[in-house]
Amino acid sequence: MAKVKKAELDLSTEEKIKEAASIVFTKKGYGNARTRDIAEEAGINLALLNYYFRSKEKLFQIVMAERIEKLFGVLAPILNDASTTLDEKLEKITENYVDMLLEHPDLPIFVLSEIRSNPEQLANRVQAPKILKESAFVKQLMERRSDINPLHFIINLLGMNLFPFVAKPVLQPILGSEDFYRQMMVQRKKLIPVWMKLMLDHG
Amino acid sequence: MAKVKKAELDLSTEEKIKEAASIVFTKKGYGNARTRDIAEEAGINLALLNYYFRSKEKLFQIVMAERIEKLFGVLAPILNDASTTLDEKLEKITENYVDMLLEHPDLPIFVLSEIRSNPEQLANRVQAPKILKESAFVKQLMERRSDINPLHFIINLLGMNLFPFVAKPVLQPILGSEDFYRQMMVQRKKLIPVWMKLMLDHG
DNA sequence: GTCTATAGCGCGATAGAC
DNA sequence: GTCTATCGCGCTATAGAC
Repeated sequence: MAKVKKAELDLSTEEKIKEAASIVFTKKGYGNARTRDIAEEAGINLALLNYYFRSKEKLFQIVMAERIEKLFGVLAPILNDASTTLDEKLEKITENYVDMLLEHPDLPIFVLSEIRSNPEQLANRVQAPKILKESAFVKQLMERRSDINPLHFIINLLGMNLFPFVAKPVLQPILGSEDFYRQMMVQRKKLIPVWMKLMLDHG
Repeated sequence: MAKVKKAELDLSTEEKIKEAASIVFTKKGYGNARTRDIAEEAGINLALLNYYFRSKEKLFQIVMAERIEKLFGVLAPILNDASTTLDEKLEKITENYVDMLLEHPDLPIFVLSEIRSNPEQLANRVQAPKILKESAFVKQLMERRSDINPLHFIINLLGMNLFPFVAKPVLQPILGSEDFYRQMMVQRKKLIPVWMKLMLDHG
């Protein structure tokens, strides 16, 4: 149930390398990451990295696909669930994001900045527009407020959830302690759905 | 008044290099940027870069300070202006940000991701908490709604403004054309202040 | 499969002519 | 000030022993 401290201990070598690569790439970005760092983090030799994966680039592709899935994969199931209300969806998305991002704060900025410098990463995954338009979420949204552009609403929802983590490097020093930062993010779990409902029910 | 197409043409060599460095660093990040790229962009030789600036690192520090100022410098004067109302401040901040970011879309993600991998960049600039707390903006905010945490409000305001640009690499392909993306950002100039006022007047 | 040793090359930086 | 040419390091990737 709860994760073990360092779960890598009894993983296969290949898994250990992927885990390590995920950590190092996410922290430093592709350009600043060194394959030596990854090997060290994985507790193996540099040569093994090239034995299992052909190159730094190829290893990165694999890690990147997983990170994109972790960041955005959570959305589709919730948006398409016809059995929950719109309000419940807002609460669920927010709770999932805040909890996940408190554990992986630099996931969003990693994914977004790497996609920027290498946009092809995303190319295959763009069935998004259709899926989105036909989702239960957008249907419920249009039903409640046909005059609201669903795209603006989704941008705002994602912004509310992701931005405080994207901006953590600048917010954290302003807020002071790590603890206070966490405390504010936890508060937002309740506040974000309230704010989003405001946009639905007024204006 | 309006900027010239390529204003670098009659700049000093030092200025040309700074301009070029700003472009290349902002586009690729420190790790992926090559001093050779910068020299080429500036139309000069690689050796000249090291003649004017001691190193890639030093050149980066200078560029970074300018970029941080461009991204956040616009805030302080507006927040501290006691002669404008709270609503006017919201409108002014939004208009300034959207206009500026439409011209420099990858400024936020550059600044935020570079600060993450090198937090000392920011260290000297953290007189922010005090300035913020004593600003006309926060005073007006507390006067209107003493039960709202100003920090959450500011996070939301910045999120509304900056996030769509931070997420441009993923939003743009979803939205389709560059033109449609721009069109939505222009719409937000009017919408963001409305949404922010909602949070003030309800909930 | 895992290691040591090293090839091969791109990078930042510099020497030195003009 | 500006150039060409080159040094030397650190990186990715590979050869080859075990």
